[in-house]
Amino acid sequence: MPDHSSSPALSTITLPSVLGALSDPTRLGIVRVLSDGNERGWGELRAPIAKSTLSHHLKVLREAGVTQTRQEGTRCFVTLRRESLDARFPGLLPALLAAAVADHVGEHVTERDAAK
Amino acid sequence: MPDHSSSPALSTITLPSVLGALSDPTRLGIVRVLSDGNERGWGELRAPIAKSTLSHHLKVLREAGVTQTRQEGTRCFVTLRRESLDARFPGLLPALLAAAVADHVGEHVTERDAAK
DNA sequence: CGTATCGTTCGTCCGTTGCCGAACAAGCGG
DNA sequence: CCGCTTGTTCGGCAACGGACGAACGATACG
Repeated sequence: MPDHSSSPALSTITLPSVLGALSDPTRLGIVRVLSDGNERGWGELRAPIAKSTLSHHLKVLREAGVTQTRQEGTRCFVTLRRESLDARFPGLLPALLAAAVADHVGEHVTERDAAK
Repeated sequence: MPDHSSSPALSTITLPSVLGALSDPTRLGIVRVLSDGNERGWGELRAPIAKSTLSHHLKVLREAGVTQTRQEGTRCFVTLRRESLDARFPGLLPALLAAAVADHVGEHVTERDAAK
């Protein structure tokens, strides 16, 4: 399971790429789920899309520096890079997250248990 | 010069459309120029693109509810809808603007005088 | 070992978007 | 009334991006 180390350094994170990553509803939804700071397993993420597509979205987020991925055996765990993002673009992530919640964007992405 | 009244109502402004509008460097640059709250004439905006393209960008911003356009005779004037945006998505615009400035995004859009 | 599981990669399809030049519509000025 | 200026619209092109299924590599497990 190659290529998981492509989390860019703080200084190489750019606004266009971050904005591009967060401009997609599904990816915004993923970030919403991760927004409490806790780690999530790949398989815990639920979205009505093919797994190859989900993998693609996770890759975009990772390469934009929005998330970080840790690998353990054959499965991997995703984390939001809150501090890094906030250091680079103060206030952006919280505002974006709040706006997403207020506007019901990304609600189609949930966790496995789906406590509803 | 038809169709200038398409500034959407506050409640119809959606995050995806706003984010989509602001995900383009040129449009972000336009918003940067307008960010002081002052009105600008169409012709005052300078960007290295064809005027039809500029018109297109202005239309996207207007329809997303990011800007407002006033028409006077044969020319029109553009304003940022700061209050509306901030009412709908608190903190989003300032954070986005600050991030754009910090990351030198949209600097290819300037004003006519180009006081440099 | 053989097989199941997990996540990535590949190739393809198709709708969207940025960009342009040309044509057009509308007010202004001689 | 004619032409100039101003901004919009149209048609077309090329690039991008999301979506999918299939195939693959890697690890876990019986």
